[in-house]
Amino acid sequence: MAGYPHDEIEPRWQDYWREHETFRQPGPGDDGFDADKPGFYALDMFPYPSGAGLHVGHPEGYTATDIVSRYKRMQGFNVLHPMGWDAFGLPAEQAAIREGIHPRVTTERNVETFRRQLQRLGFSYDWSREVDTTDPDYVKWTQWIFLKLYEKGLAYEAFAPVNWCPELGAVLSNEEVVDGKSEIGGHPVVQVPMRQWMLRITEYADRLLEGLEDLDWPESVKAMQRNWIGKSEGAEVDFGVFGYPELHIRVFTTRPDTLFGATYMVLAPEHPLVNDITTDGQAGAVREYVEAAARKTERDRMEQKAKTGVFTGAHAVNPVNGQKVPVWIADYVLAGYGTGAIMAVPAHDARDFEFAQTFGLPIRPVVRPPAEWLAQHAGPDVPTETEADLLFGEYNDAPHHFSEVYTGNEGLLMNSDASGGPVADIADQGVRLDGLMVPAAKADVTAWLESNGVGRRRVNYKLRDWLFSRQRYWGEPIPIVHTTDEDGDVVPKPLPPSALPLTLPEVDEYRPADNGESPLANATAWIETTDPETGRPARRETNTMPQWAGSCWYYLRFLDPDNDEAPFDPDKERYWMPVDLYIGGAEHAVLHLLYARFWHKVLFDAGVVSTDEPFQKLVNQGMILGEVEYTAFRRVGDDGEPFGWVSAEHATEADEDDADWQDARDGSTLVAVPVPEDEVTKQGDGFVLAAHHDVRVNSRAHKMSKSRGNVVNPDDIVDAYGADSLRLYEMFMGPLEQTKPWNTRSVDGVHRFLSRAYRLVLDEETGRRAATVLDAEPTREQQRVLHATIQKVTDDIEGLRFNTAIASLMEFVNAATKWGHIPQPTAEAFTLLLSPFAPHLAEELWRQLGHEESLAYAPWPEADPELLKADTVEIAVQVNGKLRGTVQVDAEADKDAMLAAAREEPNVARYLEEGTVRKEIAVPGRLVNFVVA
RNA sequence: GCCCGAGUGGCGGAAUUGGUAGACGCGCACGAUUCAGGGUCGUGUUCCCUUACGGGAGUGCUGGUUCGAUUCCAGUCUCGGGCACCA
Repeated sequence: MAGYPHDEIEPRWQDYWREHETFRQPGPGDDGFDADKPGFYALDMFPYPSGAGLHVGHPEGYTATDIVSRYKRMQGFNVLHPMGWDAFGLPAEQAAIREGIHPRVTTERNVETFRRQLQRLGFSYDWSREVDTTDPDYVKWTQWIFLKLYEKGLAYEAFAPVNWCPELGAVLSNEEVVDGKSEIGGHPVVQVPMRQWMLRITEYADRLLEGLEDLDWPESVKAMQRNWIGKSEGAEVDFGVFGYPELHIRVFTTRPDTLFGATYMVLAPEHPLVNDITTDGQAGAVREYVEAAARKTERDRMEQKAKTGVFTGAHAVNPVNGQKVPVWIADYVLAGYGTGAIMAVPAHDARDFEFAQTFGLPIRPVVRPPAEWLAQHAGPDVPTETEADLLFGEYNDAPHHFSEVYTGNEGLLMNSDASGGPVADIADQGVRLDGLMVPAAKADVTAWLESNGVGRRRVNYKLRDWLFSRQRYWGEPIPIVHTTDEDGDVVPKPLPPSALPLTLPEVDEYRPADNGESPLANATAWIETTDPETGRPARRETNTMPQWAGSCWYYLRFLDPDNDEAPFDPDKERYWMPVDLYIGGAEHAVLHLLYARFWHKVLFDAGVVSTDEPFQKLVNQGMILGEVEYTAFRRVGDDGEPFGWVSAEHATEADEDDADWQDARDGSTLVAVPVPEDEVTKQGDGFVLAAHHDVRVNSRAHKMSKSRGNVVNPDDIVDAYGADSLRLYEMFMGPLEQTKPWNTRSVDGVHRFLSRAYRLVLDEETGRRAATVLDAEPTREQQRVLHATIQKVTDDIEGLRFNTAIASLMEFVNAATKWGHIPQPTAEAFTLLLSPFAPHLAEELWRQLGHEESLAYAPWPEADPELLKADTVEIAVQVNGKLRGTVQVDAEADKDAMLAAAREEPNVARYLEEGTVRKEIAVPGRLVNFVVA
């Protein structure tokens, strides 16, 4: 690529930065640390070094933090800007199983590639802080934190059903299972009970929820975390079991106010009471249903549309009114949530309603819906013009005639009065809710339940404890041994900190044992050990930690990566934390960020860190899609050859990965064919074939993927255009957070801009300062343009609006090119403004402008408000809100002067003559509007 | 179904507090330089009418508030993302 010699400039400055350790950033206690400067911590989500190498998505977020880091340094901050590797993980282990290569070898090779690729992009990382989660010096402290968790009772062993994937030979976390299949590879997953380590994240549910409030995070991420934690407030209610005075069925409900509407109960098929209460007559049907439910995969359960269930023959007793209600089992009730049992209120819950309809169970409304709701949801059988009372009567008698059941909170309670006397089995008076609003009824009935010992206020969470062990080799060993106590019982015992790190043994076989146990189970010599404290024989834990472990605290290790006395020095932690800016992909919105917050709060409680939350500001960079593709559809003949065209609106996807298409009208098979851009033309909302205007084509950018063949390799872009062009293009594409399609032609555009900037300052032939750079004072106009640029670029970097910052740099170059020359001080200021975005080129310009030192710590230019002012401004003149002309006025002109100037404008005058001016509006510096009638 | 986010030229996008819609870039057209191609430079480029001056329409759609709405309000459609029998 012609333009300017980026291939010569860029490696030269990368060498300079490395040789001069330009970006080495000392912290408190280190040589050369300047304690007078404020600290700024700019963090990237560190990558998993995959074998595929860097893709163009990585440099997007990395460039953003790099721009901010370089800018902050020039603003006089100490900037912590590190990079490292999240290097444990499944792909390296699978390669080991396939090819017998040690995962460490694969990992090191991949890290080499990633490091080389990142270094070519000119990021200002302090590489002396590089961390690798698989490094024993790092693992040591990951294990140390695990011991802290264990000490505080937050790590425990349990037999838990796990997602066992025979194909991968691994147990997967719930998050790694999608639709009953493994997220990686899409292999089937079955449930098997296995001994596991769990972390008690549920104990921190409330704090994880509340902590979100003050964070400067995208609302969507906060919403996802709240949703994941899934806090719901309600009550636990104990129902008696008819004929079994010693048993009760405990349910969780968020609507205790509707207790009088409970007309049946449902237990999950796995509920422990199922066998105890099922009557002989129903035993066969129940057993059959329970077995069928057990055989169903998660996927089957999700895919089934209709509600299924079976009657147990037993009845429960509603504690508020002593009413007998039938007890069913059904798989729409989840064993793992709440108590695994529900009271069903079909009149006010859509799921219960559907079930009641299917099995003919009674429906008893207990909340009177608002009149407006009744009118809106009256079904075809109900005349909507009926008065509210009649409509309500209809709802009361036949709720199924309405389009849905009333689940809202706005209604008034009814049919809920047991105040006439004591309720069966309960000595106290009954409760009366009639006429109350829903929230008041909730409070009253909960108080009644509590005072009668049959229920209590209760908060429930969707969040479950964190399954923290994996049956894999390539992970941190869990620093626990199983030994015997005085009584000869097998007990887990933590290793003393002095025994850390516990490193992985060398093994011959990376495949897990057939029973699903970790490959470590085969490393007999490693497993058999002694309790370092008592000397008794002990066996090591064979499970390893999940990949999330290392990424839960890496941002803390960056503070002090070489410390072998502690995970990090507390002074350093207090200076740098919390992270001021954290940028990464939205795919980590929940898990990584929730797990890291959890660990951080545990460390905070342990006095290890000084802040309650680790990441003050979070930004998700948007995904970069492949280039836009145009697709047309053809029929397929009997001979398999495509023929004819089918307009895109008739094509529907026959499966999920848009490989197969069919005609929505007759179901015939279609084939999607790519169409070059110059064979389509815009028509209406979409595109059509240029040759056949009645054939619409799809136009869409797709996610980059190997199979689609639309992956852009950053190395190729750097080869052709240089790192500065890649950085600039990725920032210029659009807002950082937005998903946007790649377009290689546009890289030309930013490359041309950099070439123009080069020629503005340097002589193309010699690469030295150009003769047009003058040792002269800038003119007032030149000052105005420069300072407007300073102002804009500064504001935009602060707001992470890099696309518009670059646009204003382009405007500056356009203006300066027209001047025909540029004063030295103006060229210098521009160079500094450019430097966070295109650091290599900027360093070169700076050097040629006569500076010996790197510009990395040169002070950032400041906009002078005085110089921003223009002498005259152009204002718009409207008549009745329509633009009729523009006039130049003095920048300080008052309203009268503006109005006077506006009336002079000939075209405006023409319109003013057509009627009487009723009103005159003048906004200083902006516009004038005459209202004429 | 529920919760977020977004709809602006041929394309990516801009308009930060309600004040000249389309900055900047891509693409395209014309011109200059050049043997030619490429590169570079210049001019133009929302659509329609007009030689021009100028006029009309226009920010997914339908209404509303306002002197004035891409921006605020109500409703609606489409697309993207997340969650999904969580009682």
